Amino acid sequence: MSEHRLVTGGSKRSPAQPIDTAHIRPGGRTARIRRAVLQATVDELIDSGYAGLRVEAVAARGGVGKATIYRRWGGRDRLLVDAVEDFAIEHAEVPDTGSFDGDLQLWARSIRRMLTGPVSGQLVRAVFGAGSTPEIDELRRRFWSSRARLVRPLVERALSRREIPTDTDVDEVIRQVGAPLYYRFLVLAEPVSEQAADLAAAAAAAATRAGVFRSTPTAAPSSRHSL
Amino acid sequence: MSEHRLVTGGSKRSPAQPIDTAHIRPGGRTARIRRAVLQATVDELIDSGYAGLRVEAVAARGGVGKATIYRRWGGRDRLLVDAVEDFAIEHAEVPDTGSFDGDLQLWARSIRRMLTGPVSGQLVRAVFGAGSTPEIDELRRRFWSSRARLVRPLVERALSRREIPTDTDVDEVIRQVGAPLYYRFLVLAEPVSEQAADLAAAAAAAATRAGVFRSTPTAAPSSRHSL
Amino acid sequence: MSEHRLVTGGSKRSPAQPIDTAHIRPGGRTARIRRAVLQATVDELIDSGYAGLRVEAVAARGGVGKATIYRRWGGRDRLLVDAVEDFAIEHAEVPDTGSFDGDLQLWARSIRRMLTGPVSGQLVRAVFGAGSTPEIDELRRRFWSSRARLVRPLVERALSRREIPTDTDVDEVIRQVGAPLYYRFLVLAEPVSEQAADLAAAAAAAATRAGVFRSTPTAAPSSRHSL
Amino acid sequence: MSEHRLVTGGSKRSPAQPIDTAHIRPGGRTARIRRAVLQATVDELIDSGYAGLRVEAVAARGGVGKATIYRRWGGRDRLLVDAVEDFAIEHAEVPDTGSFDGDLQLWARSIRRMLTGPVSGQLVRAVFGAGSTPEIDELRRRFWSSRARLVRPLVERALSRREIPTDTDVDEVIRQVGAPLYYRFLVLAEPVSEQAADLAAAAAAAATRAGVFRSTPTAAPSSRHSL
DNA sequence: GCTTAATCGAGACGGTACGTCCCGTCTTGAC
DNA sequence: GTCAAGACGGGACGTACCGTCTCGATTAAGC
Repeated sequence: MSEHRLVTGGSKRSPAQPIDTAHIRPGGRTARIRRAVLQATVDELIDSGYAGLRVEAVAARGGVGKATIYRRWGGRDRLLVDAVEDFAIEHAEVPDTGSFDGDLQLWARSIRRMLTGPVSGQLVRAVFGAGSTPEIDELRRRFWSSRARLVRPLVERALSRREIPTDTDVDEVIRQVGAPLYYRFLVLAEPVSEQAADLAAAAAAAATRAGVFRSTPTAAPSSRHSL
Repeated sequence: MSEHRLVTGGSKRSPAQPIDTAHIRPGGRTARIRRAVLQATVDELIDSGYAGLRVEAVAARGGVGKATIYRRWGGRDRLLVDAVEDFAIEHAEVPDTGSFDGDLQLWARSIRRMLTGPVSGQLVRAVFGAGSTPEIDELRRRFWSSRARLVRPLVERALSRREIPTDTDVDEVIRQVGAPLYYRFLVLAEPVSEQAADLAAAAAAAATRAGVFRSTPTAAPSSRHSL
Repeated sequence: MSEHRLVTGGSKRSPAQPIDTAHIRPGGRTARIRRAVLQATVDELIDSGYAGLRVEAVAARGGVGKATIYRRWGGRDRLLVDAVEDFAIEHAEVPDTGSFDGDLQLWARSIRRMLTGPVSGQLVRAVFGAGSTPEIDELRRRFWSSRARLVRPLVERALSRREIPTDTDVDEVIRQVGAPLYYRFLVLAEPVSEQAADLAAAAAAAATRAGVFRSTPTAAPSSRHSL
Repeated sequence: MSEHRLVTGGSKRSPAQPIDTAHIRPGGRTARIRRAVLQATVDELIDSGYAGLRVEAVAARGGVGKATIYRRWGGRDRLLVDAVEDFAIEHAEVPDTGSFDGDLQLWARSIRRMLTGPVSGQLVRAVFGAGSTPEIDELRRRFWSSRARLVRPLVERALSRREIPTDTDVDEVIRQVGAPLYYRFLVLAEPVSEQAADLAAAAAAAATRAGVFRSTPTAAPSSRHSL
């Protein structure tokens, strides 16, 4: 039977020093182990999915003792966090087609590629299906803001080209592109087609042009019609 | 929220008995146990959260044998989904304000209430954080389509009032309203404010009016600008 | 995995009226059900062994509701008791060769046949491996004394033929024949060969002739040598 | 019981570790856990009897995880057998009175003490009522042969003293002493009195002297009379 | 290069929850 | 009114992993 393990709060160890390895033992072993374990984590995610991810399996695949993982990461969640963050760092593509709509569309398609990719899809599910620890939530916010930072120039170019209202809330536009795609993936459990990506981009563009995301609170257009 | 009717889902429990409903004992016991267990599930979720939900605890709280739960639901995931489906059906409110924008806005706010409610928030997280079994995915789709069925009239009224393009894809509009809210809740791990709900409604309305969700494939307006 | 069920004390029903079926319901159904269930019990014992005997399987095999068995026998142990007693009634053969040694030998061989027979072996194991309820112990005594009653004439003939000491304790001789065979079967878990049977008979005969089983307490021959 | 030496088995635990003893941690933990669990098993047997013995209770009483018991013993039956073997070895007393009859009598009485003791009686019932797995049967044989090894010198001394026929089958004599006592205990469910023990010893001695257990097949005395 | 303490792999451990199995009771509808 | 069919509450089972711990064997820091 499937997943009967749950995300347990965390461990009793001191919080999260997996990052700075400098002042303890600068030897290359530390780094080598880190790489091996993170790679093993990703591989295991692909093979077994999030629900089937076992610390023991990661340890075995990484040629590492189980205790080492608990010593360095402190638990399954923190390991996942680190693996995903590590993975996501280099997998973002920011388009620049010259037009707002074109950029949004390409960006939406790149999100779609991430969700449908075998590796990254599992990773996404891992991160966003992992319950709601404060720690995990923090990771989620960090994950999003690091990606938002990448795309923001895309919207800012449109602003400077006067394609969209001057006081558009940049982040809100970005959110609007990803939302329907993640929604399809996580909530609807429907395949995320390229049409869906294009639609998401088009809807975001239309709403932006309509001024829905203007940050000045005065006269939000949608309010005209509301109660 | 001045004057408008709210259609509540009610407890007409017809969809989706988890087991073959044909040759089941018509006696009240079946139904009584079902109610007790689903209620116990919800109560346990509130007390212990998703990660702390134990089948045995649900059984005890429901005054039911553990085996009964496994016999009727087949596992934790299916139980959760059923509990949530049951819960959501009774808590769905479909607005009817007379205007498309107003209806969308109220609908968005009702979604927001569900996500931020202490009970229903846990429930939602439970369902959409439960991994990706084909079976669970099927239940997610059912969950969504049962809710979509409730809201569809809302969009159809707008169609008949000629507020939106005739060939608008109704389901796509519905999706567009929920997407940013679930996205905020599950992916961004940010609070889902009322402004966010209003924004989601406004964006969906704007995109709909712009014809983004017209089902006829000819000349999707957003494509004019794309690559 | 083997037998994780244990002999539980019994049930809360009134004690053991499975035997006399006369004054309750003389109708043929009662008797027919009794036969069917007892036969099913024996058959199940053969197929599944004592440890694998399930009331449910007996009920199914006997074409009877599980509740019927609990109503009439009150539990697994009492059912077994009844089945074995029923079975053992006709399966005893008392030899008469004319000589004490020959009679003992044949009797020992008949015991051996019972222990090695597929049906009766399982039954024996069922009865003597069933723990130590007062009820079961009572059955054991009854089982033994009913068989002892059958063989006693054998020894008495030897007495009247003056083959063995006049004051020989008849039951003790009988015990002495069966003991090594049951011992081999239950305790040593070794095959009970025909030689073993002959040996048991010979040893009992020798000890009897030596006067070991004389009931007069004076001058037990073996005590001459003891401390 | 005037003057004679008793050789007690001691706790030299060498025979029959349930798992491969070669590459085991030499640290005291293994042994400590083994002791704790076996002791807990015995204690639980005394408190709850064989039928009430729960693996979980043993684990709790031994301060040990349930899984540890399953890992090391593989199940309740094997645990029981090991506990009994362990117990019996330390409680075996091999007499040496100088005479064959006296030795047999003391040995029989020591068996009787084991069967009637509150602890050991439960243990014996546990082992010989545990069904008939090949594995359990193997352990029964081992149990017997380890005890037989202890007593064999007793018979051999009688041989060297020319008290009994030269070609006597030593093991058969040993069997003959225990058989009536176990028989009374397990099969007849009658109290095992001291007289019964003396009788068993006397019968075995008489049969041995009569040459019944001579291993040379020629002219077994009992066969003179047989068919 | 040699020592010495940190760190590692291996994996057994105490513990918790799992999902299964079967007991003996209870309910229901058919005969 | 009694039966078969079988769902039910209960509770032990044996398994699976968790995160901790102990053990020698390795390794790298500091001499």
